[in-house]
Amino acid sequence: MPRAVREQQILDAAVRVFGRRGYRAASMEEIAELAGVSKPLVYLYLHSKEDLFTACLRREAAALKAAVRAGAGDAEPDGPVERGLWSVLMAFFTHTTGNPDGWALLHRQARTHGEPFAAEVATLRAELTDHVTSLITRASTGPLTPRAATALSHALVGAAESLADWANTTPATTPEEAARTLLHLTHPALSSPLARQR
Amino acid sequence: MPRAVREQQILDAAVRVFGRRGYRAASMEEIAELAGVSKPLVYLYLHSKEDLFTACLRREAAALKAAVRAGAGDAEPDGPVERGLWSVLMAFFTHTTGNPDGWALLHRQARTHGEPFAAEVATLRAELTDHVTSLITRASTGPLTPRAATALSHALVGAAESLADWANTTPATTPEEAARTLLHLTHPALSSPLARQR
Amino acid sequence: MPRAVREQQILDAAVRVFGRRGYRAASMEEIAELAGVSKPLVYLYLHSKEDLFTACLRREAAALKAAVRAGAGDAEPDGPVERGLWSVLMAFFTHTTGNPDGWALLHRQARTHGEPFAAEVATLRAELTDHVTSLITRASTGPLTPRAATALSHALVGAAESLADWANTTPATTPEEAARTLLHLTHPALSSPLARQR
Amino acid sequence: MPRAVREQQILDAAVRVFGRRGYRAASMEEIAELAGVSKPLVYLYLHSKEDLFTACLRREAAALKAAVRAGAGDAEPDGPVERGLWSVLMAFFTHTTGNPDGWALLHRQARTHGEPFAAEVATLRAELTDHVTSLITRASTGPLTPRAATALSHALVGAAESLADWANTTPATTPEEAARTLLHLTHPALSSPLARQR
DNA sequence: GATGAATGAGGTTTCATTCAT
DNA sequence: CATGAATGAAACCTCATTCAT
Repeated sequence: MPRAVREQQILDAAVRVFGRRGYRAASMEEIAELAGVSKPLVYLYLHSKEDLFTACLRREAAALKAAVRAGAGDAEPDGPVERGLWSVLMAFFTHTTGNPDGWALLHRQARTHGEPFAAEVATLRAELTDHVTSLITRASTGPLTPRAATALSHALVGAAESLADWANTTPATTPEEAARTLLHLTHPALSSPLARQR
Repeated sequence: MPRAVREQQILDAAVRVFGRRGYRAASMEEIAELAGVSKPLVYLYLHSKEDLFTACLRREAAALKAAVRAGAGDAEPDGPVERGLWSVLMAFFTHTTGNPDGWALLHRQARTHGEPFAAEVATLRAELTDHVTSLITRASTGPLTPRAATALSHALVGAAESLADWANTTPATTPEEAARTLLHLTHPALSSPLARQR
Repeated sequence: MPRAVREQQILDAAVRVFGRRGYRAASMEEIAELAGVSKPLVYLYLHSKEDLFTACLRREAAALKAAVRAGAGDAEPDGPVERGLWSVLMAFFTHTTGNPDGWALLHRQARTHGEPFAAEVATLRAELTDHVTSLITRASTGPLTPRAATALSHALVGAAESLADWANTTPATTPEEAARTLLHLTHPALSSPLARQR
Repeated sequence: MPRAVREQQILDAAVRVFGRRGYRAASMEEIAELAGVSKPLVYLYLHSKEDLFTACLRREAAALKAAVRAGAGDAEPDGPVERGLWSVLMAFFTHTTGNPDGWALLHRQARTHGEPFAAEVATLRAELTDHVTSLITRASTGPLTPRAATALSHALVGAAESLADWANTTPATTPEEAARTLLHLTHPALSSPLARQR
């Protein structure tokens, strides 16, 4: 079996085990077993536990970004802001719902376990909040100080993350519902008199 | 030195170490050292690593709940809903800001490390979201289905958590700013036409 | 059992195993077993394989130096040079013969295995050759360039090392015989016309 | 490329790696890489790590012996003993200086690593000391008991080894200097009254 | 009540070695 | 003839946990 395929199998297993157990509690043994290969092979291809975790992180971050970008591309660029927002949110929740282990890895594990990884995922989150900051600045009907926009985007990203978790742990929850809820929260805030005041 | 005092010293140390390192990476050795006692004493008083972690969780959860309850009590019960919300948010952010290790323990560590603890903290979170659900149901100017209220409260709790993290890691951020941001997000959503539709 | 005693037991075992197997081939398991303790205890007291090896080296080097110094002290300081030399050689060979594993460690293993240790033992050997250099410079009846003295002392130290090995591996060989042989080699060289030429 | 050539390439690499790292620390991987061939080929030609090491040993021992023999052959057989000794020493030091890895392999590595190899190199050393024993017995101006001759030859071989190491690690040292030093040591000892006594 | 001494179990990592192609 | 793919075995090291004092 060619190397590239085996590598993906190993990464699949690693994302799952890391996502569920956490970095420290995950054992290379379990990952290898789940991947159906021997431990030395994991080391041959991915060098160390740290490298393996980083590789998982990068793959999942790239996948999430690609999914969101694809979602953004689906909406026509000149349409109303709300439609664009909707597409992005749907893409996000669809991806996190369909890939719960990857999402747990990015959202929960990577931020929890010390420095080698926090930076990796902080970049992703910064990209996200920056993007949201610029979105809401454009969408706001009233003036919004940069600081307030930053704070607001942190709140919104947190809300999205929480909804993603909720959708992943509550039965019969659809990406649509999560997206609708977040839109419900976002839209009026941006056009409210309160927003205009600041 | 009486036992109760020693126990609190140990819990203080444990909250700090668990909060920074995570459950697995934290060592009983380090906790005992930081608490200034010997390892066997830790075991005598708190039985096992798992028990110790659970004890930390319970203490921090109780402290957070007490702080929020006290905040809610400060506002006169018959005043406007907004004032009550403001008091609660201020109490919440003031507590998390003043006790970052405890907050990290509850928000990040407890949820990342497998089953023994997730349940413990899920209870806390459920109490919180239930409380928020009833708050927003009462505050909403339009009808709100229970399901929508639940979803919304998950989003809001996530936003609060994210803001608490943001306040803890960004210099010159005050509890007021976090509370204001969240209120900014909450208030218009509850009185907007969108909310009324549902 | 007190810590200091256990430490010596472990060092005894380690000197023996390292001396016979070499650094890499020696296993902490075997050392612990021979010392009659568990592996973790070895690590608790001596921290790592490298540290353990270094501790062995230092102990054996100190013992050898002490033995030689004591031998040198036995001869009256104003007596003939030959008597002093004889005492030192006897002390040296008596020590190496009585402590073959320690000698193997210093002479063979430490110099063979890379940088962390080579320096440690190079110091010892440098002390030795320097000492010998000054000895033969004083003892020589004719002039001796410093360079020639250095070369000569390297040859003599090598001869001593080889004789120590020979005495350790050949039955019925006494320290006296080794010392006599080396003296036989040294003495005439220092007073010969050849030496005088240089 | 014919097998014999490939084999020599592998042995070259192995001598270098074994000589520098030691038997245990050397990895078949590194040897194969340095030789520019794949690992399975190394196994196909040389069967195992142990066999490979032994093959290196034998090749280097043969080379050293051949060099010394050639040196001995250069001197006219009926000339003075000193000239013969000089030729042999020059040949020895020239070879060890020109082939430091091979020398390290024979002198340091082979003797440090346990039984399979010690015997191999002990034979070489025995041949050497026997040769030296007969040389000095013939060269001695006085009577020399066989036992004393043996002891003396061990000392001389050790001196030679030490000088070879010294020449290999000290800059600006020539084979001539090493040979001269050893001769300086040997010659007077053989004709001194002390030697005559025994 | 408190601790110095000790260990069983398990984790990451490496390496010599072998097939199937 | 040559190699990419793969592994069994064993090494170093750590940690939660327990006695005897």
